[in-house]
Amino acid sequence: MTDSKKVRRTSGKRERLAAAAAQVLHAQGVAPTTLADIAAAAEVPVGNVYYYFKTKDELVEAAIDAHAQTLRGLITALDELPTPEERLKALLSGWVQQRELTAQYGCPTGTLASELDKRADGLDRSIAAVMRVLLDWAEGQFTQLGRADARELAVALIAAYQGISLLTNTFRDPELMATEVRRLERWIDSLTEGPATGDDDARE
Amino acid sequence: MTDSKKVRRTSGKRERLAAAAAQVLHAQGVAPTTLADIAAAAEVPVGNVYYYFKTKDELVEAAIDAHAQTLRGLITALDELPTPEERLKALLSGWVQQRELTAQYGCPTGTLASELDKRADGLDRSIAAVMRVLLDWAEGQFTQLGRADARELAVALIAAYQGISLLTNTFRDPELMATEVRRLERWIDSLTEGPATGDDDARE
Amino acid sequence: MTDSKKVRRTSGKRERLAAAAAQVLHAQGVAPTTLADIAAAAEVPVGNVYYYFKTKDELVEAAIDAHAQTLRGLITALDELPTPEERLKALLSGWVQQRELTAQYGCPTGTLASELDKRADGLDRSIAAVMRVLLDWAEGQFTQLGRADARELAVALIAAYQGISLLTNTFRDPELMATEVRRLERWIDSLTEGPATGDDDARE
Amino acid sequence: MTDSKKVRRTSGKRERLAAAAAQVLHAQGVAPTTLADIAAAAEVPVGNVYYYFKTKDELVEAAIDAHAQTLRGLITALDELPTPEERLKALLSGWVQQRELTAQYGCPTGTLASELDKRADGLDRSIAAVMRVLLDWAEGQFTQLGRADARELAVALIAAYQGISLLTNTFRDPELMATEVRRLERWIDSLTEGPATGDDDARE
DNA sequence: TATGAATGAGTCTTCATTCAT
DNA sequence: TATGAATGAAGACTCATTCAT
Repeated sequence: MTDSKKVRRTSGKRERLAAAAAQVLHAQGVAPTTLADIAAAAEVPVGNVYYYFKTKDELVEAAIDAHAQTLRGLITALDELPTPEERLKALLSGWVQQRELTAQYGCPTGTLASELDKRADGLDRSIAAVMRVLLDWAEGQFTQLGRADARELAVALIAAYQGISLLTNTFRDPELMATEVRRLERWIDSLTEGPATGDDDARE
Repeated sequence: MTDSKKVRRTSGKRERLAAAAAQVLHAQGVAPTTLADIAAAAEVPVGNVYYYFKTKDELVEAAIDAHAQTLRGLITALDELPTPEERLKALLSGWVQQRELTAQYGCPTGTLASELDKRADGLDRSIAAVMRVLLDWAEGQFTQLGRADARELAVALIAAYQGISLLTNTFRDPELMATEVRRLERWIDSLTEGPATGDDDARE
Repeated sequence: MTDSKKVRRTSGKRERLAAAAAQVLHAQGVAPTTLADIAAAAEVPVGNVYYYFKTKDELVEAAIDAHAQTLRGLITALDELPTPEERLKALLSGWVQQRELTAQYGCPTGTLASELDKRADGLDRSIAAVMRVLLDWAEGQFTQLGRADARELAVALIAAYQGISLLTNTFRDPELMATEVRRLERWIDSLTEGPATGDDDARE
Repeated sequence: MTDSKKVRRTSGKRERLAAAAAQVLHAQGVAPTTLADIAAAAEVPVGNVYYYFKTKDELVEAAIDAHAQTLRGLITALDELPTPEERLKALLSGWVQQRELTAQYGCPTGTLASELDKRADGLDRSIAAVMRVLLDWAEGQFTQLGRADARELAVALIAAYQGISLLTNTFRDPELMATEVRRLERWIDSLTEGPATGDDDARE
């Protein structure tokens, strides 16, 4: 009884739809994606989608949440590592590992942000919140590295990632990501090396 | 005849449509923009649009061309400057000047690329070509600075711009652009200061 | 068994649904009302509705029956009164008392009739039957008043009520009902006053 | 040229649609009528309807306007007659002539009002305005008959019409209209006969 | 060239009804 | 009996594209 109830609850069609939405919206973009596309990907009849989500926008919101969830999982995993350097390096490493997917569809958060930023219906704020989570986490790492300009560095790092994701996608060249990440690794090293010197930025 | 042709040509409706397309597509995105939107912005009757452009995609292409044109103009202007440092700095300065617009709609090339990259109909290649022009030009500057890793640096620079444009847009905060550009200026300075070393990255 | 049956029967979900249907259909109209609306009003899960009513139309039928029931109750109460004049006056008085509700939603029977008359699925006959009950009762009263034209007078009276209900509703003005009812009272008085005089109708 | 332009303008598809809407909405009711129904009745492709009317509600509004137009035409014709008595009698006569149609679908204005009164989107106000035109005209006639209670009489007259239309429709019996109208004629006669007395209402 | 009008395929959304448990 | 979930057939509305003039 309780079991069947649990099963039902865990049947997770809602989750399946959200996951499908996240995947399809990443691959095709928000506007060109039809509800039928998402329903098909989730193997759910179109009409049934509306039992779980009242509008297409709610599904998009769910997809954003799914990305947020993924991000939180990533951050949790990173936080297992002992030092901020290692954590940042692990983040970079993840980017490289995803380079093929990025070459195909770009960064899920970034492309979503790019498209939704043109709207003013709340979805733009939702994706911004996701982006901010990553930004805040990065800032935390730089702070732990003793940098007073942690926010600025975090912005630079995430911007670098978003930008190289875009170029990687635009030129369909995963190696762009690999090369840029190597550069970013050296940059992070440079921040932690020398005693007071640290940042090339601080050199002046 | 040639005269009337010239008159027609200079009636410039085609150009007006392309310019309107460039503007509206930047502001609203490709998919959500209707032909009627563009026609209205250009003050041209909808039916008439098809005399100049056979399909919506052709209009998008024209908008891309318009952006390319703008970019070529920018590059031509930059090339007037005597040194690569100055040219790069002037480029950065332009980015800062546009920060309000960027906060509203993002980088025209970048957002277009982000949206079109999901398609495989040729438009994705067109926008990539525009991006490449900028990249090549930046590479040229770094080469003139004597950098062997000019391509990599160019990619890093343009990625930084695309990324910060995205964040500026996502957070609707023009100051993100200003701060990041200051950082990039210091970075460029650092590349030209030291004797043969040049790159902070190369320091290891 | 009979007991549990009784219990079930007296659980009164069916009645609750019929009552909710009567109320909601009066307030919103038949076509715009969804089964979910009625189920919600009755605090019954949607799926469960179909245990009691095979189709939406059956629920509408039940709502009509509920109105018929109410009408029969009214008539029973009126019939307690000693004279036809008093009974008719009491009927009018009831109309005035309901004028606020009428201003909001019109006469329950009338609006239902108006909407269902456009259909030919039996529901139109059901609501006609309800209307006929009232008409027959009124005819009875006029007959008791010794009027040979009782049917005609009954039709006139009920028509007057239906019409003023419609106007009261259309103009959202309960006072229209009050004024017209006063006029009808005088009219009824005139029917019973002088011997041959009374009504303009009787004049011939 | 001007001719073809005129033809186009007078092609009157908009009018055809409005007329079709008026007819079909009268026959079927607002909610159950689909745009396709109206389009078919007007012999216009469905998609084309939206060139003339942005929403279904606008079409309903147009249908209301069409009824208003008809009403204005009727009033204009009535006003040709020399005396208020004749004008009112002519109005009644028109009702009788339409009794078959009324038996089928009810009064166009009344059924529309009944259905739209349940909504609060402006359409309810539109149909109320139409009803008011008729009411005001009737009031004018009674005023010309020297009645101080002209408004009340007008309300009574129109209510009587709306009510008998409803009953005529409900019982599918055109004779109800004929009989009631005869009664109303006698009533009007009674208002104008006697010296100052006239009305049964005024008798008290 | 210019333009209002026409067309139809496609998309979101609703809802009565059914089903599995 | 009870109920959450499922289903599919509409229906309103949009829009790129075409047509007639």
